[in-house]
Amino acid sequence: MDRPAPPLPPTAYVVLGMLRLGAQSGYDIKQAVDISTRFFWSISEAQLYPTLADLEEKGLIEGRDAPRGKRKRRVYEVTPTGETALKRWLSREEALSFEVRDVAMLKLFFADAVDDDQGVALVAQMRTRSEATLEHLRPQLDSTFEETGDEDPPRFPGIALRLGIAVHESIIAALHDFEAELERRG
Amino acid sequence: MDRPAPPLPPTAYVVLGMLRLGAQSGYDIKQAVDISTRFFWSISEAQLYPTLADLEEKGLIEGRDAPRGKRKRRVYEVTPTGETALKRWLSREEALSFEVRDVAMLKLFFADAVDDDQGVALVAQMRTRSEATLEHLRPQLDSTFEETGDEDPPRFPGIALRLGIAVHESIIAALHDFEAELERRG
DNA sequence: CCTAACATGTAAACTGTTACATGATTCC
DNA sequence: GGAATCATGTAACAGTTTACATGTTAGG
Repeated sequence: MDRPAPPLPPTAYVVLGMLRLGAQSGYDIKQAVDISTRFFWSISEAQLYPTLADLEEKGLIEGRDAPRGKRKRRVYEVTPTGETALKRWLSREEALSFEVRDVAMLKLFFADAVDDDQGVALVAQMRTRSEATLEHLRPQLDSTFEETGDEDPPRFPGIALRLGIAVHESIIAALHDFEAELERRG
Repeated sequence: MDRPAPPLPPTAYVVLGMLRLGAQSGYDIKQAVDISTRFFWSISEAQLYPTLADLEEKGLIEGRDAPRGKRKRRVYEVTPTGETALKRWLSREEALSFEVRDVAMLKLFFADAVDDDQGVALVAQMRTRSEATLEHLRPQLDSTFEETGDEDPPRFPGIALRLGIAVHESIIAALHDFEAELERRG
């Protein structure tokens, strides 16, 4: 009587996916997330380590202690069950939730309550923010991303990266227009 | 000894801001949020009504019962204190947090684990999703947005709207390129 | 010697959602 | 008569963050 296993939270698939891409320890996963998926899915340590324990308990990953010197360390591998679970999730037809929480957009939306130059300042701040994001993303276009060895390097992380870059470029362009437009009136 | 009041959560400013733009009841605010700010800041009823109670208790808004027939209803106004709080928030210099939670991007990032045509399907699904969003946003460009009466119509909601449209247009364009690129290889 | 990076974890608190509950009114 | 909309709310839960806690190792 296999009751259908309750679906895992997206965060669990991030862990599974990162291990599959070559990350070994929880620390590795955290590093990888912080330079890549964090722009559309962030994870904190307080989530990560319990998730690893949970996935191991469920048999989707297998861990073993692999200390470096006296520094404790635990490395994991994705089990066949875990591989299947990841693929099933990737293939599953479902609505794909997309949520944004952006305080800057909120302030922009309500900016009629304050002076126009405050609105201009806000737009400028948003532009700077996207420029900073681009400075994180652009250099990664070059980096080889070849954790798996080399035989069949993953291509989709690069696609996700390029999408992120395109979005922030368009944000910058639009904000640039708004700045001009608002200053014309001021 | 006015201890500096603990800062309100962004959701509280949405409520304050929407009332200022002409919403009267909690229900009004919910409607307004669902067609506008929800694309960068959503609110559920379970958050909204307690927030209204909290803001009233703090003196930032003032409510009175205004039933329609036998259907109970409570309307609110922003007090001078509330107005000040909103303006102070809008003018405050601070880091503006920006977070995205997008399951589609996650699947895209890890799509090397499945067949290429699954990746293509995912890209198509994401494109459809942004197209649907545009269908919500574009019509609002025309709508007059004149809740305050007419004397001085708010302009920034329109700017926020145009930014959202620009972003989704660029997403669609980028995804379109990826589809072509992936099919060339398949 | 000291700082940054490596490495893992827990407890408490907080935020936010889902599902539920209730009832009136309008429009077809 | 029934569905959609108007209108307000609560309880339980899920997910996430912050702050704390601890110790090692490499490099300047």
